[in-house]
Amino acid sequence: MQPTPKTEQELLERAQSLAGLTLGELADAAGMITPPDLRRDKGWVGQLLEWHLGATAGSKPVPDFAELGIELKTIPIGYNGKPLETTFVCVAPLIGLQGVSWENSHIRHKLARVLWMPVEGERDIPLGDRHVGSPLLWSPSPEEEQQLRRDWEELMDMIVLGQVEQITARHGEVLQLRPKAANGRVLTEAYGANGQPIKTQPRGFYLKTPFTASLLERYFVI
DNA sequence: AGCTGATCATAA
DNA sequence: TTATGATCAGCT
Repeated sequence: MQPTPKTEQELLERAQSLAGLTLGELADAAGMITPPDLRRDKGWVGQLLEWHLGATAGSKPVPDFAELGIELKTIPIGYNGKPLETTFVCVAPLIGLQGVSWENSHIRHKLARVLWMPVEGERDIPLGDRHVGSPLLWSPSPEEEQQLRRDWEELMDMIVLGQVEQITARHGEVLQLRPKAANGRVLTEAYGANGQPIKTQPRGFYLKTPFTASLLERYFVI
């Protein structure tokens, strides 16, 4: 792995130096084998970029660049320049919710400062030929944070009321709740409709594509 | 064609 | 089991 950047500026410069390179070139430099596709290696692009940028966290529950408080997100971009996929943020807490507020929530801290790395994501481009784009170091604007907070509060209200199984991906304007697990048989504890414990599939918070599209656009327009 | 619900790999 | 990294793929 590359040395860990000591400053935000150093990290951004390192990220900018990757722009225009292909995943195949980056894999060679890292001594990694480029998989034929991402079906069995969904996190491969993210891990490749972590290596090049010197991210430290691994699978620990701290930011990728803990000392800088920065989270790294790769985002697949289509021919139209817009994100092809929603962006996973973090697992949603389903129990132990006393005292949890937007201000002290895991998701707010995760999104406080994010280094977005756009990567060509169309499936008809061979994985090794896909190019890395220009990075964006982002923090939510006041408007973006209000949107996120509203959605988060709506979803968390339903979870607290034992309605987690009534939540669909259509809830929320910019933030959605969807399954996040190895498969449908994985269960975790949550509140039932009468306050009793139930077992349900783990859920994660995801940013909807129009939201990430607009934050990327906001950057390129400035 | 886009979206929602489901899924894959790996580490601690 | 929970966290990390996300994309797949069937349905509308």
